[in-house]
Amino acid sequence: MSKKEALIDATKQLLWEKGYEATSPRDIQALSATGQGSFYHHFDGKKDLAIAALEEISREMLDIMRDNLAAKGPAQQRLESYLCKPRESLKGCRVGRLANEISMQDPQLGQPMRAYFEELTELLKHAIREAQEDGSLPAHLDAGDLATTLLAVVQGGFVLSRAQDRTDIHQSIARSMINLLFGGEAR
Amino acid sequence: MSKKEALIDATKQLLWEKGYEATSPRDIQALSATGQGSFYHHFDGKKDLAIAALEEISREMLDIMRDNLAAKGPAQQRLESYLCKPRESLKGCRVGRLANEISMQDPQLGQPMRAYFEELTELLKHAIREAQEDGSLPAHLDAGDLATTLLAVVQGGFVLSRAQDRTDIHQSIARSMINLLFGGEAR
DNA sequence: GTCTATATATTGATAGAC
DNA sequence: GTCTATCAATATATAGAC
Repeated sequence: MSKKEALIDATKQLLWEKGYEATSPRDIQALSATGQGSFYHHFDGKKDLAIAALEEISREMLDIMRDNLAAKGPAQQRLESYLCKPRESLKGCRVGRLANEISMQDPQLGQPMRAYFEELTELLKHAIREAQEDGSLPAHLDAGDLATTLLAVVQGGFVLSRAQDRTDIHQSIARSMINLLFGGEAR
Repeated sequence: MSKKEALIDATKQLLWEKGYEATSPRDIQALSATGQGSFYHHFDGKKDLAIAALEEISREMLDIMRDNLAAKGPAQQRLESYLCKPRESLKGCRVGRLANEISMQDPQLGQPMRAYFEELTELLKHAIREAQEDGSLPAHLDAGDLATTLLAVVQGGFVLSRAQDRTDIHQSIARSMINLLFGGEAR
């Protein structure tokens, strides 16, 4: 693995563990076993490296999400699987975790984040429309609103997990949402 | 206003605007027009002051939430009002905004945050149970799970608002959730 | 209680050798 | 491309006068 890759890998890890502000160039160099030279040879500075790292994170996550949400099989099952996906709740979402530190504060750093959530919303919206077409979801629901809501409920689950130091939040949420979406009075 | 109060007020503001890591003692002193002396006379340091500020924030927010959720009137209306409450979405939740910076990292700082979400969950749970008793919500839903879900959807709304730089997220979410909870096929 | 001056460690970046 | 040495600015805290 090249030093450049090592720097990006270490940054990906530290952005997840500590966030942007709390991660220093020296932290990154220590974790990746590189010197100042490699750092500033390959990147303009901390921000530039963070952008590269966040872009990789976003790509990796979207690949996983696409595999799930755009797979074959019943749309209802894919949506339930999205809600029930195993998550490292206490560590937070690798992307959303950074929303309060960056985003609007810095348009460049915010761009990969915006792109991630926009594409994820689209994936969810398509699956929702499929579920409406095959009758497993009511047609009167707005697919865009519902996609945003599913995303929000998962992101909020990360926030609450960390805020309350609880590992069961996402399970509660998944049960509740699946019940509201697919469960009838009968269930 | 005493210097001590001024310090806490400034900290409350900066924690909301910039978060914990990005707020320095000097920032706080500048905003509150105080010197080093006042800062370290009244507080042990940055963390101690942040705890005091977060406790005040939590109290203020809970007072507002109690006024809404534990008010008289139909429970359904109170729950809808919680979802539709005007929010400064782009600034993030004054409490939840800090979940990724502190919480488990520091038990002391995390305590006011944990307390905030625990009490808010209870308030929501009670309102949900009332709605189930008067028939406006189905009895088969788990009130605890649903309370967590409502909280999560609002917290996630803040995350997405900032991540995508959009002001309409909470409205989409509120429409969607109210539809799922109270709207029948007819609506 | 409040202020100014000072101290130490860390941050983010640069310089220059190899 | 990579390393070590160094730097200016800032973060956080202490000292001591008033």
